[in-house]
Amino acid sequence: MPKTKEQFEAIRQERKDAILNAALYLFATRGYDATTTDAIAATINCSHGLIYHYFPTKESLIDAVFEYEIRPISRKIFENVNFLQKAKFVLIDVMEAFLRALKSNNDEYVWGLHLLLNLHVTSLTNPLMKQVDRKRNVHNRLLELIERGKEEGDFKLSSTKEQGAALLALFKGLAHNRLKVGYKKFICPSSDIIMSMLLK
Amino acid sequence: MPKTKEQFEAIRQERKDAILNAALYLFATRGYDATTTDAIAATINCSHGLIYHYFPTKESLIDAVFEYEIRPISRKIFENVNFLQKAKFVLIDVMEAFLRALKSNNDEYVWGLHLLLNLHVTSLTNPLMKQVDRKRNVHNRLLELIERGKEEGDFKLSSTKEQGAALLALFKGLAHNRLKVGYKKFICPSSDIIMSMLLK
Amino acid sequence: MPKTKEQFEAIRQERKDAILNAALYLFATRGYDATTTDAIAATINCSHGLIYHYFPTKESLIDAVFEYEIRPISRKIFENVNFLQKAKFVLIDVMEAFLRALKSNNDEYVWGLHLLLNLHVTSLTNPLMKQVDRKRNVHNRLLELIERGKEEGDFKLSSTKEQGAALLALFKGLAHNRLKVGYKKFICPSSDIIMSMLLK
Amino acid sequence: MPKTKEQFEAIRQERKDAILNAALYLFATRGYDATTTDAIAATINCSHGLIYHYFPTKESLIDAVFEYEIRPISRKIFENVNFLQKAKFVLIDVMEAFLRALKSNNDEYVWGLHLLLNLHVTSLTNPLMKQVDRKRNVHNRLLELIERGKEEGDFKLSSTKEQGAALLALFKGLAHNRLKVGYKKFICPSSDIIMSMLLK
DNA sequence: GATGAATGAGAATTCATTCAT
DNA sequence: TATGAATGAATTCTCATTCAT
Repeated sequence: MPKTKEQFEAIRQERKDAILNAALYLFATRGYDATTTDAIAATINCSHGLIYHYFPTKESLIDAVFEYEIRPISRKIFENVNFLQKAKFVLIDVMEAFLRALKSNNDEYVWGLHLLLNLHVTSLTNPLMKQVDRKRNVHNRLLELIERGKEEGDFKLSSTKEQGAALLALFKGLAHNRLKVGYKKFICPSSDIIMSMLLK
Repeated sequence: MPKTKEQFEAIRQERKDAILNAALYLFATRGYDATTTDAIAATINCSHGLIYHYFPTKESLIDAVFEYEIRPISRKIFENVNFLQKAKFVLIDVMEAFLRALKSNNDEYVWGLHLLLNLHVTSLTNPLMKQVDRKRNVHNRLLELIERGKEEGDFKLSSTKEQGAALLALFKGLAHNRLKVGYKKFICPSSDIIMSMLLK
Repeated sequence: MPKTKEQFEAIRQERKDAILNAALYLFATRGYDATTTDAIAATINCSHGLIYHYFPTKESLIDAVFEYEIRPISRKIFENVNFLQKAKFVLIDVMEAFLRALKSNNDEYVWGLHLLLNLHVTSLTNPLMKQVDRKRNVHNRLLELIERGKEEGDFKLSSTKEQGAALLALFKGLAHNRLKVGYKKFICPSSDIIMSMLLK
Repeated sequence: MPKTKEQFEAIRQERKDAILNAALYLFATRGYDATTTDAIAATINCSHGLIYHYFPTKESLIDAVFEYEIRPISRKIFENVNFLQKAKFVLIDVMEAFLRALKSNNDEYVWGLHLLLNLHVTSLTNPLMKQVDRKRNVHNRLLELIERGKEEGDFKLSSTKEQGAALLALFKGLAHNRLKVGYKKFICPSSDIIMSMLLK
């Protein structure tokens, strides 16, 4: 009984997803250089040959990780946030979505956030860098919100850029801590503490 | 008649320093795995053999980088700070020393700070990790200061641990940004912005 | 559809055998230190990478050579010998099996015997030494036979240990000569000459 | 007070001797390949540079070891032996000189004997091999003695070549054992046992 | 679609040798 | 005479990638 086209396609998708997931995990926890294709294969119990069946090179793997794992994650942070509220509340919502993700035991999420914010650390010179600029989106969105918050009279009038830089740096550092110390030991600052950098 | 012991020792010191400096730079900018001994050698125009003349292994190099480059740097941050002041002012002094270092074009400094705070990112599983706990010192010192600031009535009464975590995460992220974007493009938040996470 | 497990296993066995055989030859004729993995690879026309596909390190190779090449050879010497005869005849049988092996043009055999008896020469300090004590078996068996021969009244009553030492030293030296001068030039003493060290 | 020519020459000799002695020891115990010039230098507490001051290459060192250490040793074995006696007694004298040397705690002697008889094992392919033929002298002298012993009616009429081969193989094996197990554990067969291979 | 044998460029490390002083 | 810094060829080992089945 040969499989139908659909069945084949389903298998393909499942396998690709498994590979991407394993790659996300390993890249996030070990770094790109220290992750071997064999390690990825071992993680999902397949031959390393299979990886090359789906992805032409190791580099293309990290591209795909960004495209199919990390980008969706970063999108989710902004999903379900009501942007029609005052900027202050939008920012709180976004921040809490982010903190909630970090505090959760959903590691996949954390790996993605960490890679999103810190990949350039892992390998500052590599092709991976090209990906990193996607982070801009997050950055720019933050800046806009801060600007709006000022117009709305809620935020301090310090330099928007500096506030944005501080905020993003803080997120970055938190994602990193979460990854390093794990779900249980992670100490997560309340959004109050962080928001006080902005709020009057 | 050979060179005197002193002459040899001078040469040794100079060379070791040069190697350590190149290693600091490359480890900080490329990561440990992506840095080859050949690259280090090329940076200071010597053969890779010479590196092994002074350091038995690549791993021992990063140990030495911590010992002789990074530790002194982290010490300097706390040097010249008058710890007899109120905690609030101590913290401001420390923070500004740190921010000044980041804003300066003294890259060596920045590499060290970045490695100090972020090395574990590069490789979360590796032997290097053992070094990282030296950072604890910084962390603990921060916590003590925050505690004291509360007793002195200057700081908000939020969780000390959370405040400390936020502070350290922020520093980490900043060091990383500075390294990534370089001296000129680096946006450095004022200590005011950061301190507002703590001050009443 | 990939090859079947059996097919893969067959390939593996064949390759491993080829590698071990080449290693045996080269270790025996050149010594362990002077044998490069490249030389082994060249001998069987494969890449050095393949050797590491099958054996994790060069050292593990010599372990395997002992296990799969040399031990079987040393076993064969004692095989087909009727141990129920008088010790004198047992010893003659063993000795002649050994001498026959040396006189044969079966080099593989000779390499093994030489390594078995002389590997420690190659490197008196190295890990390889651990293997060598397997030779003890041969030694102890010889001692038992000599003892029995005395009880049976056939052997001189000199020190058993000295007789055994002489016998083993002689074997060792012969294996070495055979390896060095090759099949055609090898001068092999008759078992008569050797046995006269023992027989009344 | 500048040293006289003689004094300089004395220093030179002393140093060369020290180097050769250390080299003899290390080559004998570790093998040629596994012996580094640094190890030789460390053994006599000098810089490795000094070794190159006296000997142009490592290879020339082993040449010198043969010339100045090993050859004299092999000569001594035959010294003080009265060749005017019957061959049988000459052979006994030679053999006992040899066995005495092995049984003594004069390691230097043993290293030399071992290298003399076994160097080719250490490195069967190397330039060292050219040296080995010096052993021929010993071999030929043995053959002559055996021949004479037959003429004098003392020795069995087996093949002289085989008897010589057995004798030399035995010596070789013994020298090796002595080196391996050391002065205290060495089991040395009496000349009686060995001579019984030859004597009627 | 899936496997794993095979390759070889490249990385870490060793060590004989050179040379300025 | 003596030292040890410096070099680079050679060696062990890793790992991304190819390919026949």
